[in-house]
Amino acid sequence: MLSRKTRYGINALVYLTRHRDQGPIAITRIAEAEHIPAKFLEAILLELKNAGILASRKGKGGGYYLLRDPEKVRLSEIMRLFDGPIALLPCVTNKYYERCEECRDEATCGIRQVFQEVRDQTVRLLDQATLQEVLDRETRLQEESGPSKADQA
Amino acid sequence: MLSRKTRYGINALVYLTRHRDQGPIAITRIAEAEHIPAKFLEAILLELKNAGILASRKGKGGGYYLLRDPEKVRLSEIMRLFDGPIALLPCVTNKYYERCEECRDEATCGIRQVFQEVRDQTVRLLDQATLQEVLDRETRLQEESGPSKADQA
DNA sequence: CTTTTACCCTATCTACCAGATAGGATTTGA
DNA sequence: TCAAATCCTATCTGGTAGATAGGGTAAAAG
Repeated sequence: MLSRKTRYGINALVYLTRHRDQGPIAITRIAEAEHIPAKFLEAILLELKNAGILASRKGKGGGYYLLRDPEKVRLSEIMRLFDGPIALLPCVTNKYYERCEECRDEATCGIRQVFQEVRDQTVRLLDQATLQEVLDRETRLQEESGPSKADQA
Repeated sequence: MLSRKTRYGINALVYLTRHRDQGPIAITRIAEAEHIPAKFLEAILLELKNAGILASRKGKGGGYYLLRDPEKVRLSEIMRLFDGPIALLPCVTNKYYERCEECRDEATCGIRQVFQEVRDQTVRLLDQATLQEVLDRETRLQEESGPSKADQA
């Protein structure tokens, strides 16, 4: 399972993407809109800023805004930032590789091969999932489900 | 990441599958062969027994052995047993479903859709991965890498 | 029927960390 | 100068992963 931190982080980023024509957005506004404890969110946004994904402005009218192009920010990156490796075994990660102590021969480990495939599939999907892509999906989903009420007029 | 418990559990199960023609196998033997703390392994095997996957015999010559057909034991099942849900968000699990508090409208949530796909792919692979399948992979991998030394004679 | 072997079961410990809060320092705009 | 907002460090709390201790119970050997 994703940590709360990652979940909150992703939700906040999508929110910032959705409203990125409105200038800096205050922590409290995001916190209320997305139901996230404000103080906790503060720490999360700070981390995203230090990672070069967000930027901020202090003082009145200040807040956070997206620094990078929303097509360039992938969910895989956010997850790694907060939760570390995406793979389920240390021996199948690319970015955080570590040997399994209990494993004798990596090259012929059937378990490893399975989890290598799981890892590859997962990373592929999470690399495709940029902030922009998530927004686009939202729009598409609304067009599919919304019309039943809205378009009947 | 998988918990140690799950990793140890899977390794022990594969070991038991590999030697399932040898009758009951003692905890200590598995522990030594797979580099697992014996006392910890004890608890793990007990849990696998209570789950109906293993059976045991006490006394001299006793130990654990596979109760179910190795083609019927899937890694997905072991993972759920020890680590709970496989999905990364509570709102995309089938067996442990729970609403995301921060999520407003599940039907149009782009984040959810992404993680639904991740979950489906992962479960598909882990359902295919039975104990027998893991053993078969081992064999195939050995045939691919081993011959360079063994077959050159 | 006693000894040995090995599983069964509960309790406990330690370290760590996720999730969250407190409170003040600093910057900015009106 | 005041108010709004981020910045930053410290701290708390509960839960839990990983592991160990130790005695209870069943089975087999002789």
